[in-house]
Amino acid sequence: MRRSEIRGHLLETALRLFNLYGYHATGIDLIIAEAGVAKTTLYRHFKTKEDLILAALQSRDEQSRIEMRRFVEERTKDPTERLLATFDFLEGSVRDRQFRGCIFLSAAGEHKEAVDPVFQAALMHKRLVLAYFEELAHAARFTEAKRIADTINLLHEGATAVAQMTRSGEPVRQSKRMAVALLAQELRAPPDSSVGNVEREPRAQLSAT
Amino acid sequence: MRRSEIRGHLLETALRLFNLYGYHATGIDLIIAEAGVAKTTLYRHFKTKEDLILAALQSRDEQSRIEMRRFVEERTKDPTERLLATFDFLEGSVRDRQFRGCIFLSAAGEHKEAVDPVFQAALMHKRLVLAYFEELAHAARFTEAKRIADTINLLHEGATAVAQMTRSGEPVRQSKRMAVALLAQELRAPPDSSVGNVEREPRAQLSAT
DNA sequence: GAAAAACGATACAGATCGGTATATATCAGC
DNA sequence: GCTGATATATACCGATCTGTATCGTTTTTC
Repeated sequence: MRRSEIRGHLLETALRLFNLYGYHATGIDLIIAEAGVAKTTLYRHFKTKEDLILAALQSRDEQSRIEMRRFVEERTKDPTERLLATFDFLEGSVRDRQFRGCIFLSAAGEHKEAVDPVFQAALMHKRLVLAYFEELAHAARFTEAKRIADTINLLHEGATAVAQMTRSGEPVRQSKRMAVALLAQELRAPPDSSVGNVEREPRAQLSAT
Repeated sequence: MRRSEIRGHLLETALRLFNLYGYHATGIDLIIAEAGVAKTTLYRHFKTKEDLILAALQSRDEQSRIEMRRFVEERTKDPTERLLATFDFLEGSVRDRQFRGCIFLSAAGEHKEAVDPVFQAALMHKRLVLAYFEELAHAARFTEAKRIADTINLLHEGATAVAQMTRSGEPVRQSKRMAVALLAQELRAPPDSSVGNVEREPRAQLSAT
């Protein structure tokens, strides 16, 4: 292996192990053994284990968002369809044999204090993904792009969490169906369409206290 | 403290610390220090740390499901409204200053192998909660109670995951609004209502590939 | 091709981990 | 009130943790 590749190889190895065993349970010794690298080498590239975690998360953050963008953009040009295509991308991740839940949510789950740099890094990833949803919702000309994005995000997170336990792609497909219904509903009756409109068919009696 | 209370006190202390710092990061020494108990005492009640974790999860599982049932049943007698009331119960948990995400999902996130007893315990909790949703959906006479329950569950999990990062109750309220819309839709147009019906208003053009 | 930098291997430091051993004190039940 | 069970306090075990130090070797760079 060329020396210029060592850093990236360490990040890949660390990410694989963090995903499989978690952050605290994955020791430095295991990482260097799996990477086939000396301990001094690892500590030349990363000052501490936390630094390694942060670099790994940042690397995966960029990589996964780039992959999602590419996947979605190759699938269709229609922004609304692109919002739905994000679920297909997610399903690909979830169906991976190595899927063990969202590594960012897990990272936040092992570093729970809001000021912890690892928590912050995970939070940043979630914000950037949400921003992408909002960008798509905006391009799709939804009047409430932020709300649409929040909803898509909620469905993504729900599907990922359920899939972490059930180890199945089905939750993702189900949340996509919900997204389909939601977006269809929004296209049919945008939230500002009642301005100057007659009353629509009354909703079923359900209090939303 | 009476000796008969020690075990319960240890479980409470352990749960509080697991929730705040995670399972691996919470050491035995911290637990006994916070509980004000000798190490030998802890190990008289629990064979290993894993045993303590399992007992803590099982305790919280029963307690939280009992609390949810009571909360929901005191709120309303209508089963559909009860499905919605589960979100209000969830919002109470999430708005707690000590909320750090679902302790069962976190437990699964730190014990990822499907055969790990801790993972199994977390999975069991999720199944039991889902079964309760299904029970409510069944009582509400939804024709596809299982699907309704899955959907409610998806919304719960999504709201919890998002709230773990944003530390806000808003995701729960948003997912409740989605649940309201969903259940209203199901009441208005149950999935088998098209049998012998004329075509309904065509859906907006959205492929659900 | 020489100097500088990065590598591997190993040993080790100091702290912390889960868990045990021992000896003494306290409580509960008959 | 005696007895057995359970508590406390403390010391300790071996393993493992993150991180460093040493040193000989390889690779990059000028």
